Amino acid sequence: MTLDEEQRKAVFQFFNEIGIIQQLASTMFNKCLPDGVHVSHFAVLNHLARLGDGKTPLKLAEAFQVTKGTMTHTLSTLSKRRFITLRPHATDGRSKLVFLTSAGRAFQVRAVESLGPAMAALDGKLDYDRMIAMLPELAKVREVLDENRDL
Amino acid sequence: MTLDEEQRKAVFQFFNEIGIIQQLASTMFNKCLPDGVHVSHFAVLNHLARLGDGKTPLKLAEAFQVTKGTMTHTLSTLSKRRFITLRPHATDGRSKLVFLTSAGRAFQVRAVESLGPAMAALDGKLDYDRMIAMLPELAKVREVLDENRDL
DNA sequence: TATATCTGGTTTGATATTGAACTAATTTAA
DNA sequence: TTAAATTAGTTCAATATCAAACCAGATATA
Repeated sequence: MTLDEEQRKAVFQFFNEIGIIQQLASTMFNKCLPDGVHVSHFAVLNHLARLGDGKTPLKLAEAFQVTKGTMTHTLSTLSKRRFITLRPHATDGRSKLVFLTSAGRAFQVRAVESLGPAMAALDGKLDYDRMIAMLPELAKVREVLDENRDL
Repeated sequence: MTLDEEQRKAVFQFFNEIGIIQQLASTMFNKCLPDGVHVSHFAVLNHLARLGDGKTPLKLAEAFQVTKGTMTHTLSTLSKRRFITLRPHATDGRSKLVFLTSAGRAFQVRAVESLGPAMAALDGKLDYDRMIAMLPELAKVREVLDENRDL
């Protein structure tokens, strides 16, 4: 099966839509988030709060598909704000573990709340059920891209 | 209808998937594109080639949901590479029109070709039909976000 | 018409991200 | 056991992006 012109265009269009949605959503989130915290920083706090902290920087970089350097940067600003602390890894001298501070947890709660009004404004306009239904399909696309990252 | 906890999480997860797919896709495209041309620049060339040139910078900025300043930057690098030319707008002294040069058209063709191998490698792994089926739904999400940009 | 407002585009300063080079610690293998 | 290769994280230079301030031309209004 080789993709025809029609499909190629559709794939481009797919990634184009994805890119634009990402732009719009992150701009919206960035505007809502308090204290000039960037959505990519919030995402890390959120991840740690919801899925548990004590992860390594590398794990976080993989989870968000950013480079190690980017994660170093993100963690250092979160650290400067005292939202996280980095502790040495118990058994691996090269590695570190990321923990939320209580200020970090408090901020995450506050940040989620600050997104409330925007979310509420979209209520009734976005079809949540359809978005939820798309999740597995999107996850599949993400997995395929992830597995073929070295193209 | 107010969104419950379940839905809120799902919406976050939706945008999270979108963000990760965008990362992976643009990283892949950036690696494939020739001469260090960034995917965002290619996207503009592609747009002009497929939908016709002679657009204003502002129209392009709106099409890709980037700021005017970002589009100025993108166009100036495309211009430096002689892929486009900017001509004054016939009736509006403030405005400009963007045209592809023949080098720009040639590059666009070459760039599409250079994406071929990566696309081929994904062939059989990505479910194009499902992606195509998602297009209208993604477009709907994009439209809603677009209409509510001032939240 | 003259002034005020609006609009298209540029500029500026700050931040996010990348890829590549680098350091230090661990693991592998000779 | 020691040297080589791998791995976790940092640093660096370059680029993309944004928000906000700005300029000049166009439009509205008084």
